[in-house]
Amino acid sequence: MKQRVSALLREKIGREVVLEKPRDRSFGHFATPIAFSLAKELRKSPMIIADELASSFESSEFFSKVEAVKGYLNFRLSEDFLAEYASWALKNSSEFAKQEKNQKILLEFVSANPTGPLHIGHARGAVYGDTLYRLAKHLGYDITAEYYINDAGNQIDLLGLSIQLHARENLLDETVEYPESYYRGEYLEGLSRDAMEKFGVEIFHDESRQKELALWAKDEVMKIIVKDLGDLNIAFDTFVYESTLYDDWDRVMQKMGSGIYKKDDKVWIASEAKGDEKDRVVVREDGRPTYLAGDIVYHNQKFERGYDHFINIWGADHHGYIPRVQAAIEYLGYDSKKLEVLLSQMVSLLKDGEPYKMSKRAGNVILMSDIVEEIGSDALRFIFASKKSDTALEFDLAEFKKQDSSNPIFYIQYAHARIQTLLAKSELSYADIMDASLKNLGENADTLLFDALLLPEVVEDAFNTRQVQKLTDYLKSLAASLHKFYYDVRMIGTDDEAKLLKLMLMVALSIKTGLSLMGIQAKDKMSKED
RNA sequence: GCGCUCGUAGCUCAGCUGGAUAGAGCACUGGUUUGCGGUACCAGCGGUCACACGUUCGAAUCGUGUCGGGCGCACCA
Repeated sequence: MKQRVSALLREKIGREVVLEKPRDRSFGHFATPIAFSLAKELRKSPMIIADELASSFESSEFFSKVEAVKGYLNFRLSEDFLAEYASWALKNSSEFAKQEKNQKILLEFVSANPTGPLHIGHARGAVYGDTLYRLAKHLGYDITAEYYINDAGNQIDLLGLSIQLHARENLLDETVEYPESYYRGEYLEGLSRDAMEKFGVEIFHDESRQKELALWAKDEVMKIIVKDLGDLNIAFDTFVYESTLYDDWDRVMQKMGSGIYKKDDKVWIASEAKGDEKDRVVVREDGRPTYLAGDIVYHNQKFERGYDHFINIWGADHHGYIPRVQAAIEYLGYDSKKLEVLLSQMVSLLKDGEPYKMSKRAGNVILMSDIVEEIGSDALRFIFASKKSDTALEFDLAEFKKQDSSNPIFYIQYAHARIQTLLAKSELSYADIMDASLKNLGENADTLLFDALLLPEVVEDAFNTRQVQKLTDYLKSLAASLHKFYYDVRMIGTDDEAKLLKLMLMVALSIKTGLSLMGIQAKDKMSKED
């Protein structure tokens, strides 16, 4: 809808105009302050310009009213247009809010090390990424969700060592000494037992078999991670293993040409010249590549695979890392602007106003799976999607366990369930309802209809700005409009029953579609457990 | 110290390509609905948009500076 209004204005005025939704609905559906910016160029008062523009729209069947108020230009869409649009959407419900964008995108997210289960910080990036993925798919982008598995480097050795130590202490009752850093947590219990069964106890004492143990364990850990993500309705299209990339290192190094040089028996990348703080080591004296080397090969591989755009979601603590990767991309001969890095900030949890306790059992982190168990996947997804991802977030679990309007996911689901109840209660058939006209419903119904039809705009806006909270905000406000309408208007048994239920169908479609874009299934009934 | 980022109601947060009286939820106070579902709705309370200066017809929004919080500043991943 908005696109059409914008297009009309562009045609008429000859430039891109700012379109907004007035807070006060009596001003119409859309409004623009364009006359203010034109005032200076045209040397005329904004009021006069707005008046002239308004009268030039008089003949359009698209609008029922275009008026100039204090320099603003306000548009009211015609009833015919809204009614037709809604009828189309209901008949083609799977197409609603969809588009056909022609762009190939690679979205990399989560990419947590395969050394332990996901914690709450990972969950935020995971939800953010998956929501963007769903939005992009709906908009018709050719998008691939990818997980980069860091299965090379120190952390893998540390995983092997951690299992050995855990097993010796807990399975074999030995006294062991832990190094400064090692992995801990309940998952080691299962890994130790399985390892004992598979390899026998000798492997826990043999330092030379640490690697073997670790390589087996990281696959086991990945199974846990994939399952945890599955519980959040998150799935990946592709997995890339860091360990498989290094064969390509020599070729990639050559490809970077002058971006790479040797000094002090090490290999460096001249990233400072490309905006980084300083040059970075990519191969150490002993010939082992650094983490950055892996990322360079990986990004080269990404670009060689041929995408139009790349999105990475990283933890905010990696923000300093961006310039060096961009530098590498440029030395490789690609446009670093094609790589977009989105940051996902810290999360801190409260429970009934108190800081959520990290459990020793979990290894002093808050496990994602614990939170999912506590409040459910839907609530967790909703919380993380509803806040800007790049600012720190603090939230209270208690709020999401309540069964009333203070819990936004309950509130929205309840709106959807209410509509389903109405439909079940009505004697009218689906065909009767679909045949009804959505016209002459009155002011309140028109407003609700308009709100329900805004979903396509919201979906596109949320994806383009990478701000998925626009979708959750929209659903909250649509649910609020529905609840208010439900309170004000009796529908069953009235003359307008068919019309009103058609309106309800439209609202339900928007809610259901919106929720599904967040990986949440709309409910037809509220059950006490949820 | 340098870089990034944030500072909006008692709390958690929207709003930030400059635009109509600064919004939501929670909390608090009062009212309406007892049924189409456990509910939900309405109203009130509450703000020097951290502070200062600047740009502009117009600044929460842009710029500069100050203060305060977070994160980062590895040949770790």
